[in-house]
Formats: sequence, C-alpha cells, structure tokens
Amino acid sequence: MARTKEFDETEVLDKAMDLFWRKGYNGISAQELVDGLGLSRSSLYDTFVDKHTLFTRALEHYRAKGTNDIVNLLDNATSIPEAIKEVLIRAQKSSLQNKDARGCFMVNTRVELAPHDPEIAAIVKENWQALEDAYYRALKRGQDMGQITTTQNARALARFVVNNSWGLSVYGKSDADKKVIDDIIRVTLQTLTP
Amino acid sequence: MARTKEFDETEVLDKAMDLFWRKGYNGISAQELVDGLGLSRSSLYDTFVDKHTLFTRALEHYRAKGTNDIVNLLDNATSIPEAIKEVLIRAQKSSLQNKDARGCFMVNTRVELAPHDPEIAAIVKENWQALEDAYYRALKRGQDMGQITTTQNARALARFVVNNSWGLSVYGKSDADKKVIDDIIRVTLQTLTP
DNA sequence: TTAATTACGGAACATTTATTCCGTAAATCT
DNA sequence: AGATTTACGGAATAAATGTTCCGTAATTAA
Repeated sequence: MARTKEFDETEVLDKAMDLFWRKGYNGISAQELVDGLGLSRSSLYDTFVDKHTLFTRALEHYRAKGTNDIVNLLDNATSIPEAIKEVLIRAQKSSLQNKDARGCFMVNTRVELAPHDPEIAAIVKENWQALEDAYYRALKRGQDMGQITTTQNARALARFVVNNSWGLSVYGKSDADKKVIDDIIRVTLQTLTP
Repeated sequence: MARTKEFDETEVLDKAMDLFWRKGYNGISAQELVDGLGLSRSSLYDTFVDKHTLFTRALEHYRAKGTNDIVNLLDNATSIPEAIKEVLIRAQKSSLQNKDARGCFMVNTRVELAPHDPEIAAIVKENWQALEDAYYRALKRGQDMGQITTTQNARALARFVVNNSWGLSVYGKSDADKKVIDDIIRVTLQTLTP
C-alpha cells in the first residue's frame, strides 16, 4: 500500500542513543543527528516526530537494552560480590579503552535534563529504581548465602552500591585512571563482604 | 578617567554561577543570562568577553568559594568521621530543601562539558584532585588518631569518599529522598570507621 | 495498470542563538 | 570646564537552530 522505509528503526535508535549519550541532548544539533543517523531530515521527523521524542525513544532503548542486561546478570548470579564487581567494572571499560568518555546515559541525562523535564525525570527514576531493586534482590540473596555483610540491611546496601556506580559514571566522563577506579571498586566491595 | 561600572563583578559572578549551575552551559541562553544577571548585553560582553569565558569565570568562582570551604573544614576537623559526614550532608541540603536540584556545579560540568572541552576539563580535574587530597589528609590524620580504619590505605579511602560524594550529587539532581541519602551516608561512614 | 499511500531528498522557513555596533551617558584627569 | 575614556541601552547582525513543505519515487492493493 505504500513505500517501505529504507532504514531499520532499531538501528537508527542504536545510533541515536550513541549520539545523545556522547554529546547530550542540548549538545547535539538536528543537523548532526541527520548526518550521524544517515537518514533524511524528513524521514527523521516523519518517524520520530521531533528531537525530544527521538531522545525519549533513545533513552527507552537504552533502558530496554543496557539496564536489563545488568538486572539479568544480578538476578542470575551465584557469587554476588563477583557479579557486582563485574557490573561496576563493565561500566568503566568503554571509558578506559576508547577514551570516548560516555559514562552512563541515564546519569548524564539525570544531570542534564531531569531537573527541568518531568517526562525524562520519570524514565530516569524508573530506571534507577529497577536497578536499586535488582541490587537489593542480589544483596538479599547474598546475605542469605553468607556472602554479604548483615551489619546493614540489604536496601541500604543496594542504595550504597547504586551511589557508587553513579560516582563511577561521573568519574568515567573525564580522565579515567584505572588505579583510581580499582581503589573505588575494592573499597566498595570490601564494604559489602562480611 | 572613565565612567564607573554600575555592577559589582563578584555579585555578577555569583549570579552567573547560580544560573549555569542550575541549567548548565548549553541549557541557558545569552538572553537568559542578560535577564538573570541584570546588566546590559554590551556590559556583559565588555566585561566577560563571551559566554564561554563567563562560564569559565563562574566555574573558577565556584572553585574558590565552595571547594575551599570544604577543604578548610576537613583540614581543621578534630573528628574526621563527623567532618566527612558534615560535608556529605551539606551538599544535599539545597537539594532537599529548595528542590532546586542543582547538585554540584563541578559534577554537572564534568558530565556536560569536560569530555569535549579540555580547558574546562582541566579546571574540573584540578578541583577534583584538590578535594581528593583534602580527604586524603583528613583520613590519614584520622587513621593516626584511630578514628579511621586502616584496612585500606588513606588514598583509596579518599577516592572512595569522593566517589560517594559524586554519586550523591547525581542523586541530588532529581527526586531527592532523605531516607535514601541517609542510607548512603551511613554505609559510607561505616566503611571508614574501624 | 492504475490508484492510493507512504518514503525520500532537499530547499525553505521562522525563530533563536551568540555577538557586535552605535549613539549617548557618566566619570575622571588636567 | 573641557577632554578623554569607559559604561550603558538597545537596535542590528549573521549564523545556527529545530521544523515544515513540496515534488518525486517507490511500494502495494485493486
């Protein structure tokens, strides 16, 4: 009944996610998006309405992809300290290797947009709570298995771990140094173990 | 020999700091700056050259004001855990009370600009290292006084504390909840004490 | 094959952006 | 007081911004 799109929507969202992740919402222009996404202006606006909607889609794409990976990793872990260490290290890998300094898309967005954009704030909040809950479940299991300290309740520990992962995300935005990251992760994990 | 300025440069920098702090560099326009600073466009550009220079001055103003306060507090502390607790709480107060969601200007800037702006990155880095060093000195003294654990070296603990302060800054940008903040501070401090 | 529908490329648009310019006002030095 | 220098208000500017429009191309249902 009509012409077919010449691009794959998911692939475009992947690219959009990467662009916004790197440069932020206000840091990237419509022209840069057109150039970077590889589709025409009209197709972009036909499909994604406007810049803000595209950003929202990209952020939700990140949520569905990246965050769920972490949640699954935590839910399936047998060694909780190892799993948490893995998650904290994984977030730093791109910063250390590619020196592209992306950090975490959710953290970047929370800093840039959440204070003035309720719709974005809601997505960021949901993501944060999903992460906190995943850490909570893992830490709770860890306590039952004797892998995690019981001097603090699992909820507090989960919030503490999220806080450190956020700190590391900020850290990864500039001058990432493996020694510093290792120190932070080591102290954080020592806090969690009995 | 010439007409006197009708504004106080320091007062303007205070306002500029507050505006950039709240909305970021790309989030605020030249027009909003003119309106918010209360001086004319020509005076603004005569005195502060351009938007980027004004931002740099505002950031250095923050460095000279806010960061030095913290450094002094830490250097003069008798109870190191109390001092660190005070610093971590203080950064959260504005977020909890005014719900203005400013967070920390340096953290905001590190996320928004440092990856793509070497000049800004240098200021942010210097600030971060000054803070880490101040924590280090305080923690070292704390270890000597038996107030701080010796299971980790003071440098690692300092990096860990900075990381948590950054996490709290991100947290303060949206939906700040006193219970969560208290959990994070409590676990962090428990890690530091013997 | 034709009709209907949607996609695409690119020019066009109105608005906003950061910045400059200019005429006038005020302050200081001689 | 006069000359010189700088500050100020506001209009003006050029470029960039996000978005729309239009003619043509491609796809499918009838």
